[in-house]
Parts: sequence; C-alpha cells; structure tokens
Amino acid sequence: MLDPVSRVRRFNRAVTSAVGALDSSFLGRGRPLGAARVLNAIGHGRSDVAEIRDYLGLDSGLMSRLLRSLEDEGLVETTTHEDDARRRVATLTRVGRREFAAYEALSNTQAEGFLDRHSQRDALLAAMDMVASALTRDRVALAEMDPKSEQARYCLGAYYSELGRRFKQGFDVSLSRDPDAKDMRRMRGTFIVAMSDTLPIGCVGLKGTDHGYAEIKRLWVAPAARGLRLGRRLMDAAEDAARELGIRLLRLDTNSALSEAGQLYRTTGWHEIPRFNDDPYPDLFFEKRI
Amino acid sequence: MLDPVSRVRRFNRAVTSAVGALDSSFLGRGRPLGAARVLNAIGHGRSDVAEIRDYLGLDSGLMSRLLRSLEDEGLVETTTHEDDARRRVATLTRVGRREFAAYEALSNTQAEGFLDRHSQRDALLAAMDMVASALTRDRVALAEMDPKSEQARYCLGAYYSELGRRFKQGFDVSLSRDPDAKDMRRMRGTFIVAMSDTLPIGCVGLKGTDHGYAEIKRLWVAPAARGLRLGRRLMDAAEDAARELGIRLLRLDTNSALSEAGQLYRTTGWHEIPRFNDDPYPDLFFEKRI
DNA sequence: CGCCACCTCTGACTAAAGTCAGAGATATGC
DNA sequence: GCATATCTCTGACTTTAGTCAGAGGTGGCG
Repeated sequence: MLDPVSRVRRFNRAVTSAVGALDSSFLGRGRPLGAARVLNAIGHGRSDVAEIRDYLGLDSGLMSRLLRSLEDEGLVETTTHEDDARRRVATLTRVGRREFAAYEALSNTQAEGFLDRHSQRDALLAAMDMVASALTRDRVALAEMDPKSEQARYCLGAYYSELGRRFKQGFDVSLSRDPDAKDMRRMRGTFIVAMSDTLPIGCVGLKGTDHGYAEIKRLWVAPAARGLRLGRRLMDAAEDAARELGIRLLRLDTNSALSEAGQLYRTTGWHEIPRFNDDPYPDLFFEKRI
Repeated sequence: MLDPVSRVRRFNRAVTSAVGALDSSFLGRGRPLGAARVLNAIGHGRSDVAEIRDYLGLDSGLMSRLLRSLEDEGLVETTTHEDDARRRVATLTRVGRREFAAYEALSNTQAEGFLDRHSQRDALLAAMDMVASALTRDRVALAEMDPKSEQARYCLGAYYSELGRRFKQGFDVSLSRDPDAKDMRRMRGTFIVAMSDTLPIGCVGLKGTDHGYAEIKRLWVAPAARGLRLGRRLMDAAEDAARELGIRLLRLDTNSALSEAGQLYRTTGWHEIPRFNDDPYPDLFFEKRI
C-alpha cells in the first residue's frame, strides 16, 4: 500500500483510467480513434505523411487508409511533396480545420475543468510537469536556439527568478554581467535549450570571449526536471559545441548557494580557480580544459 | 506552450504514450489485453463476475467469452455464487495464480525501473501521489476504520511528523493528550480514513468524552491530496457520525500554525471558545453545536 | 541509362474488441 | 405460484486495428 512501487502502480491505475476517459471523449465526434489521431497530428502542424506515420507508430498501409477516410470526409487534402514526388503532404481543408478546432476545444475544456476543480493549481501543475518530464525523459531533445527566442527567454526568466529565491540578497539581472546575446550565437558561442515535448525544461549558454576562453553561462534545469541528469547532458552538449568551435578552455562562475551545480562541476572535470571577474553574485569560479 | 492548459495537455500526451507502453508490456505474455485485464482483476481479489464486468466496463457477452478463454487456458475456475445461483464467481487456479504473479512481477519491475532511473525519488513519488489523487478525486472513499488499523496508523504517523515540521518547537506525541483508541470507536466515537484506491490520503477522529461533548481530533489531509476539499468532506463525515451517535456539541483544539485548518473551521460554523484543556500544543479552541 | 532504395497505395488477410438479441436458469415481489 | 427482473451464456454479427506482400512511381548515384 505505501511502498514506492505501490505508489507508482496506484499512479498507473489512475492515469490508465483517465486516459481511457480522454480517449472515449474523443470518440464522441463519431470517428474512430485512429482517424482522430491522424487528424490531430495534421492539425498540430505535422504535414509530411511519413512523419505522421512515424510519430503515431502506424503501418504504412493503415496510415494510407486512415488518410483516405479523412479525405472522403472532406477534412484533409493531400498533395505531393514539392521536392520529392514520392512523398505526400497532408493539409486540412476548411472543414478539417473546423473539426480540428472542435477536438482542440474538447481537450482544452477537459484540461480547464480538471484545473478548475483543484484549489492548489500551481502545486498540481508543478507535480504534473515533474511526472511528465520523468515519463518522457528519453524524448528530451536538446536544440541550439537563439538566446532571444521565446523558449530561451522563458528559461532565462525562470532562471533569474530562481536565483532571486535562492540568493539571500535576491538577484537583479541588471547588476549582473548579463551576457550579450551575440556572444551566445554561432560562431562565437551558442545557446542550448532542452525541450520536453513543447515545454522548455533546461538551458545552457556558451559565451564566446576575446580572452582565450569561453564561458558557460545560465545553466538551468527546471525544478520539474531535476533528477533526470539533465544538467550533465546540457553541460556535455555545451562542451561538444565548444570543441566544434575550436575552443580549448572553458570557465564559469557560480554561487555556493547553488549546491547541485557546484557538485556537478566538481564531478565532471572542472577545477576551482581564483575569481576572474567582478560580477557581484558569484563566489565560486571554475575552469576546464577540453 | 507555457499556459496552464498546455501544461495539462503536455501531461496528457506524456501519460498516453506511457500507458501505451505499459499495455504493450502486458501483451508480452501472449494473451490479448482483454483477457489479461480480467485475469488481473481476479488476481486482485475481484471474484464476482458482475463486479469484474462492471469494473472493466465490459459487455456481458464479451466478459463471458474472456472468462471462457481463461478457463480453457486452465487459469481460472468458475463456480456459482453461494447466495445467488444466477451469479458466477471466478477464482484463480494454481496455474492462474502463477500467471498472475508473473504479471505482478512485470508491473513491479516496470515501476522499480522507472523509480531507479530518477535521482529525486521522493519528490517524484510525491508528485505522482498528487496527480493520482487529483485524477481520482471522484473515487475517494471515506470509510470508518479502527484507529489501530494499518491505514489509520499510517495517517496518524504522517500527521505527527507533519506537526513536527510545522510547529516551531516540534511535536512529541507523548506530551500531547493522545486520544485513547477506545474513545474513537463506536459507540463512543469513530475514526474515518479517506482512501484513494489503496492509498490513505486523509483522516479524522471523533473522540467521545464524558463531559457532554465530543472532540474532533487528528484531522489530516495528505499533502498530495490538498486542493481536493477533502478536509471539508472529512469534517462533514465526522459531524454526520456524531449526529448518528446522538452527540449535539462538538469541540476541537488546534494550533494557529495550521492555518488551513483554522480557515476551514471558521468557514464551516465553528466559533472560537476559551481554552478547555491543558494540552501544551494547541492555542486555538473551537466549538460547534450540531 | 540502369540499378537500387524509397514512398505510397491497394488487396487480402487476421486478431481483437465490441454489439445485440435471445435462450435458459434463477431470484423476487405480489 | 406466477409474472417479472436479473444474471450468464451463445450465436451472429460489425468495427477497428494491424500485418504483409507486392505494384507503381520517384529519387539518387555510378
């Protein structure tokens, strides 16, 4: 009843029945689940037939038939791919977009209804983020993004507000040496975001300098994603990028209040060096030759 | 991407694919999912055929055939119900129990594997408890239980350790007026536990006294279950039980550090009264006429 | 150009799940 | 005791999902 494995299994039972309910609400629109899934995949912007097939794990014969049935309903049109006439591209018709919107409304209403009934929304959402991140850990994708992109800005905002919570004296970006976005773009550096499905759950910046080293900046892992060893993955990716750019020496600064980070650096080949900048926030400085 | 509804929907996508994986691991034993589900329902103690059918949401014809196929495999035996010869009762054979154990092992290994890969186990489990409680809130069952039962003792242990965390001076049961179990049993009082599936998520005690009133004691809601308005449900159930027992006046003591509790009492017809005992921990005293 | 790889589609299947009506046995209420 | 309801089971379906082989067109490369 109370051991960890039973708790996981209780969770499994709870979500199995919830998923069942979700599926059957989708059947309410008079279309088999398979066809509904294809329609929704197209609605969410997947247009290449092979990509949809892959995403939904369908056999090519089955996929073809499902697509045909959606065409017969007048929801979908297929054309051949511009660059490769073997491939087909599916798009929603006007009617199809309306039908897709109806599915979206169903999902949104369901989600809102679930949240509205709960009076500790933020805690519940945080728990859902954590579980979802753990369940999809193998599908977390690291991608280089512009440091001004929406995803990157979300990560940085979350990072700053976390520093504000964890530093006794709070945190004010304007007092810190906020790295210039252009130093975290190729070919000077890069900015990497970890995406779990549509949610950014971590980031790291590699900031080029003119002093013979590059700096690691803004390493952040969302609270919901801690425990997935994502910090290490992000650091590895940043180092790989640095090597690609011909960088041989890395430095970083951090604060002893961020104990997990210090722990990570110490166990991955970094060693402490004396202060190398006058930023007021950091009190620990590291270097690594790669 | 970042609004609450998207986060819920990301969670839905994550669990949908996880549930799919869980289902297909069950197919590994060479039996269709329907038959495996029936076998497992029987293994988990559901024996009445109508009850299983209801639980799994199956048509009676389908249920009958699935049961027949399990009988043909030699896994299940059916007999007629003792009290009602129309009903049938299914039990596992020796082979059936072995097969059920294999499914159990599969589930347990899967759950352990999931936990083992995560380095923040406790946080993850707490999150899973919270999500599971929210998803199954309509199936939370309040049941009167003996205050010495395993479930009750679990709740009380969790309650005491939470008081220890929340009171500045900590909490030591032996210093408090720990209610005698026999005062929280019918006909003097009662003890109610809220069960979500197999997990106790809340409790409340009604303690009979010889002073013309009964006391509400040990109101506790698991952190994972907060936001479900379970405190109110438990209090209502305790009041109902008090009425049944002919009790007209209720009292309780609490501590101002437990702000949610105080809030609940004030909004549900209780009013503050002077201290009526010498317990060192409470600093707030309430009364309610029912 | 020829060959091979690749994508999509169709035909021909199977398995699993689910539906529906009705038969047969048994319980329940008047 | 009889009508009616309830439970299980069987037969006869349908729908959905999924598999497999092969046809026919296209792309890429020597």
